[in-house]
Amino acid sequence: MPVRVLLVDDEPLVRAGLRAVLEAQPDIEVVGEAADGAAVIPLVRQVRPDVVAMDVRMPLLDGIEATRALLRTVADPPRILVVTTFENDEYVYEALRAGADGFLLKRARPAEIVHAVRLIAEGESLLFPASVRQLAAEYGDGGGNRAARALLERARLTEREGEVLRLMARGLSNAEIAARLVVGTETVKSHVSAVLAKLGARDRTQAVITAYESGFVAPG
Amino acid sequence: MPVRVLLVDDEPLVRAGLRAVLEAQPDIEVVGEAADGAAVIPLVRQVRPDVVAMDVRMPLLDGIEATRALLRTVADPPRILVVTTFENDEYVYEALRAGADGFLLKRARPAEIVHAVRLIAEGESLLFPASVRQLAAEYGDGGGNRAARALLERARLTEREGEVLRLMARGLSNAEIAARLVVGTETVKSHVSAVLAKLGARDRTQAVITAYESGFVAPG
DNA sequence: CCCGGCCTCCCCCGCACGGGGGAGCAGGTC
DNA sequence: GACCTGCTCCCCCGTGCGGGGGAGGCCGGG
Repeated sequence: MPVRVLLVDDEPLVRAGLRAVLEAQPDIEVVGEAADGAAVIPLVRQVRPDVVAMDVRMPLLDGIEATRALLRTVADPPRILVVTTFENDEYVYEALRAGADGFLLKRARPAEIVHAVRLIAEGESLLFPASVRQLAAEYGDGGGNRAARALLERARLTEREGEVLRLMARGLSNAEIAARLVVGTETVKSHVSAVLAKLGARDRTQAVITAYESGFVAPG
Repeated sequence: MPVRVLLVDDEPLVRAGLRAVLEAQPDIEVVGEAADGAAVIPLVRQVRPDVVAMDVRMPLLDGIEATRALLRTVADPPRILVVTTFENDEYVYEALRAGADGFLLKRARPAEIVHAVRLIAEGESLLFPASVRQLAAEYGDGGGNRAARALLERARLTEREGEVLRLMARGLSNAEIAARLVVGTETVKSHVSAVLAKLGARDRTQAVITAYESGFVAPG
């Protein structure tokens, strides 16, 4: 169900950045990384991404050639989001002509990047960065607690249950949570049980792990 | 005690990448970010970083001018690590002449980046990328479980205790851990108790939280 | 109006968890 | 030899945790 993304860029730093930005979203999953265009095709066959975030300028095989090769040789190819540093990069237009579905500037804000991936995954095209900014502006916040809200919605946690999960993820016992929320411990137990059931967790430790893994709470 | 790092780069993606790579280390802390050279000086005064990781090519005020300004106007200035895309960038040598302490290629592997920051923080200089690679080669692995080792050393967890903590952080019960490690449940309980004591955790949930917060295990 | 969701609280019950001991054994160090 | 550390396993014991029920009050929508 989550959007599966493959990152292709020769700079590990850019890959790490994209990964950090995208993995913070519970509905986006980074399923692989490649450092150059040549490695893309076998990797796509293997991990079957929905979206490939591809740099244009790469050694061995650049983004344009990789895009062409991908669309030519892979059945049911993923959608391709071209990533570039420069606003007016003739390479980008080459890539788009080769079949890429949109492009994204590396200096885009995280919320824009996330939005671009989601849109591309949904079949939309992003041919002009202006449209990216415009659409991303709808979100307003920097993506801070969007992940949290998404988890609430996906697991259909109620507000109270989300509150309890957050306190669990800070290491509080049921009694401490009860004191904090000014309710009885039995009430907390009810909420905790509901959280465990909805998250498919066996105990509070597993629930907290899920909270971290989903980005519902973030380390640091 | 941790190395305090300020990130200066016009691309949010690169900042996010550096942050992801550096924050994974328990002894490195990213204390701030700036998008251009003009914002650096007040920020340095405010957050007092040990190291500034600075892009050379930036709008408004580039890395060279920012370096000069920093060394000229700030008392007890931080050490400056210049970050660049290109191997032979005359701007870099300008920056080094301006007083920067070393430079780093953006395409460096995470382990190299981390190592560069540590060395710079210790007062070493990194003037040639070859030396970076050479020194980084000592580490061997890609930086993957270095954070884990650091936690082991800091909390003085034994190897076995670290193994148990890792399994706890995957949601396993004592019995499941015992089965996995092919030992008795009583043995696991001993290790778990030792882990809790050394981490200052009251229960396994708090221990797992510490594991996530310290980077001993990473989400995703 | 009544239904359903949410929050609140209650009961009983079993067990895994964690604390506090102790102990044997291998591997090193002094 | 004595000594320490790490790994292994054992005992007892209290309790916090989680499962399975049930129940009342509140509110908003059909």
